[in-house]
Amino acid sequence: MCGRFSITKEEEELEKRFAARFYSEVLEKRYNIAPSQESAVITNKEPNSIQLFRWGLVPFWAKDVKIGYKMINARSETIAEKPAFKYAFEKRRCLVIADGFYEWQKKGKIKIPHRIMIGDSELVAFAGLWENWKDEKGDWLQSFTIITTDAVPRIHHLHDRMPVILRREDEKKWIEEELDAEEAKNILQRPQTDLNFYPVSPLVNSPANDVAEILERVEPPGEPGELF
DNA sequence: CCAGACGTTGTT
DNA sequence: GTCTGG
DNA sequence: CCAGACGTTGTT
DNA sequence: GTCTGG
Repeated sequence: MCGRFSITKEEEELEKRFAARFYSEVLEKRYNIAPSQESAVITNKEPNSIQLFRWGLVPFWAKDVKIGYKMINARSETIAEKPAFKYAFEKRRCLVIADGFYEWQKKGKIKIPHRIMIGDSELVAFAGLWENWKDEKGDWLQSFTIITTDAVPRIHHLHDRMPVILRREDEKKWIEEELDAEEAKNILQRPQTDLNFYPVSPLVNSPANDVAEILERVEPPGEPGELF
């Protein structure tokens, strides 16, 4: 799955990489982006701007914003049928900008966090969906979810799910208005798979630790000299 | 028909 | 809003 | 995802 | 154990 990720590049780099602009919004470097926080997306409605939406999709029919806590990921296999994602899959797709994400490998009782990325933390786009939601006061909230798929063999020992990292040539297509469901599914079935990873400090566990230090490689606990 | 859910992950 | 369960 | 709270009454 | 907040 994907429950934490990063964007450790400057705004200008994002703008160049995705040929889109930040308008009113400002994004600081982020090492530890957690659900319910805002992060950078590019939507099918505004493919030339980079906007900040809340992570955790709140369906337009929701009565409570809290439902978003449960909607941080959407399974690519069932996305077209699930009531919470069906509409967004047809009408509201987006690119979720990232340059790495974190997975926790369970080993017995302990959980070892790892950083996973393409190349040396290249900027990439996760396949995402977004929604508009109006609260009881009439204020609008825009939110997104990250689509997941089976983990590639290379990282399967860490976790059996991972975000769909779009092939670069699929990014534009994913947010085209005319894209039909069949082709959208095809895109989800051919993600980037050349992932690199390394263990990082448990500092990443707490979202309060949004610091560059968590990018550093550490020796995983229990190694070397592992006896069991 | 109405009521209630609407999600993912992993249970080492 | 739409689907599932009762 | 992980961390941290998880309750009520009544109000110094 | 389960929910909320970050």
